[in-house]
Amino acid sequence: MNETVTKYPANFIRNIIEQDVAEGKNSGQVVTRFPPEPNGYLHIGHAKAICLNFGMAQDFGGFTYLRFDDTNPLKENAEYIEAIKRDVAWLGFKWHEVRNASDYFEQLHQFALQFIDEGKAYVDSLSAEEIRTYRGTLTEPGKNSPHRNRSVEENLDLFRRMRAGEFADGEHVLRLKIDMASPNINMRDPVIYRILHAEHHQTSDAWCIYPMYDYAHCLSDSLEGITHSLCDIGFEDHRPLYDWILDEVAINAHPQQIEFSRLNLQYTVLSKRKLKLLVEEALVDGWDDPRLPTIAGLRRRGYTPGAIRDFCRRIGVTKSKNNVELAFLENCLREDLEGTAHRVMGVIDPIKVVITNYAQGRVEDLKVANHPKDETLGTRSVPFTRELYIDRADFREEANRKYKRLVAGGEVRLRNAYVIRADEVIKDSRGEIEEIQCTYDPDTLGKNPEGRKVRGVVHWVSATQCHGAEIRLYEPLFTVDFPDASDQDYHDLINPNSLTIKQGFVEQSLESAIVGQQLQFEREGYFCLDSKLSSPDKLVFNRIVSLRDTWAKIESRQ
RNA sequence: UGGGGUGUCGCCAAGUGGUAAGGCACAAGGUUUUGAUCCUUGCAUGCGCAGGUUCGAGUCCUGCCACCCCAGCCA
Repeated sequence: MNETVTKYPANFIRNIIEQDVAEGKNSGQVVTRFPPEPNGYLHIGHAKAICLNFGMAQDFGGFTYLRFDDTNPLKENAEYIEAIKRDVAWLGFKWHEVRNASDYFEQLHQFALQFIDEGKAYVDSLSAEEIRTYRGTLTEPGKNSPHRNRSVEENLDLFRRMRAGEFADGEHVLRLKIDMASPNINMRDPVIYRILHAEHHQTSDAWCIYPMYDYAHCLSDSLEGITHSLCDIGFEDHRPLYDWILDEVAINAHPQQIEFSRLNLQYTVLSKRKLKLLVEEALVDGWDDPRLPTIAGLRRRGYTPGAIRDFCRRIGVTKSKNNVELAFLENCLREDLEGTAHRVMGVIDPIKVVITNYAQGRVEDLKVANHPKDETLGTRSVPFTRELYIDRADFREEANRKYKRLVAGGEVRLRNAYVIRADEVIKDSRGEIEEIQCTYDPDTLGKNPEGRKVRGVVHWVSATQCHGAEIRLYEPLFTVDFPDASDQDYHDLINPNSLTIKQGFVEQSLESAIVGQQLQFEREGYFCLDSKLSSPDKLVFNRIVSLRDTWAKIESRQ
């Protein structure tokens, strides 16, 4: 076989870059940037952009800048910068350098002067409302501002005074002189500088005029020698402006802007604004709530960087709108964890089992494999005692043949241990099962009983040699697959069962569990210690994702 | 109704004129001390619709239709 089969689809951006490199464009160099605005936390939608930008540069031997698009001091905050750096690094990417759009304020200002000088920019003194009116509508052309033909001298003077702080916010703006009748609204004399008497987290009070995105972004790209400027499809009709600015200004590098569609993922929201609201309204436990699609939330939930990267590459890169199923993400996670996560046992909804023919006080240390297929992951010791816990769902007083667990009078295999038989069920006054009395077959450790077949396997934990643990089970934060597409207020779409807290028991070895380690609780799912809530005194586990559950599917059909 | 986009299996997505990849999901079977994993098999006579060009069209042409984005001194 000479064809390379990968699980990753080809994508049009890679094709473009590949061709550019082959043709020796930009001397065969590939330089990209990831340009977040420090006004919120990164989410999995950003992860897609991060993987693309860093991934392309990596694959073609180039590099990537992490650039903070900090042109609006009113909305930005230095705290977000640290969080963003942490998230990008955690995802496994190394930036060439950190840059800020604010690093270029001086140069951007020089370019503005040049635009004015050449009669391509003017100071407008219309109010924001007037500018909106003059801009026209989607179907009607705009009108020229009465200030459009101010002399170069007057513009220069006004702009100098804007910068000097002689005017209040909103009194004047600097606009590019393009075409008020353009069918593309972005070309109708876009504002490129506004007055903002605001402290900037990087430049402090050095400036009271700030450049707008459309102006700062293309020039920053060019100044950094970016070859391919990959962005959200929402900027598609900004591209003519991006190109106009770089064509008009005396600058040699003209990066190519290429747009791709943003990720939409089922049962969550991927807009910074809505995520911020969820956090601010305390509907979740901060930006790193395990139910959130933020990188910080996914990390705390237990997702691995590798699984997220795999997901981002597998979903592909196109310009078409997409609605990615949650199952797809979960599959990437399970696939990653299957081979690496150590297996342990934990009982989430405990019910007591007493082995009546097992001596009181006896403790057997069972040697148990940490992984069913990978011996190199080693073994551990699990104590077996007279009193145990199994999960409530693993016992029924009566059941049909399809139920392969413990049934009154029947047998079941205790995972990694003996076969037991349920002899008697003891209930409390309300009829709730209090304990199940069983007998074990001492001749079934590591081998099947003779003459009969035991069909089920059930996980367990010693009731006397274990740790209590809080176990947090998660469901999607929203009840509908695409809350953004709903007419209803998203507050009404929040899933009341998104978090369920259980008090269970985990095997003794988990006292040495560490934050950041993913474990499989056999037959239950993948879990990890909660980095925020767990402590040596009180173990708190998050369920990252459940195991695939064919039985639940069969059962729900009946 | 101006401009810019997008339409290939339930979802994602290859395909760049030569006779519809792959993944997820789903279904059926096998292995199994996790109803997990793993393995096998099935799953688009059709690519928004209608015409046309061609020996041949998802790919080219024409005309429709549907959906998305744009009127911040936000990014």
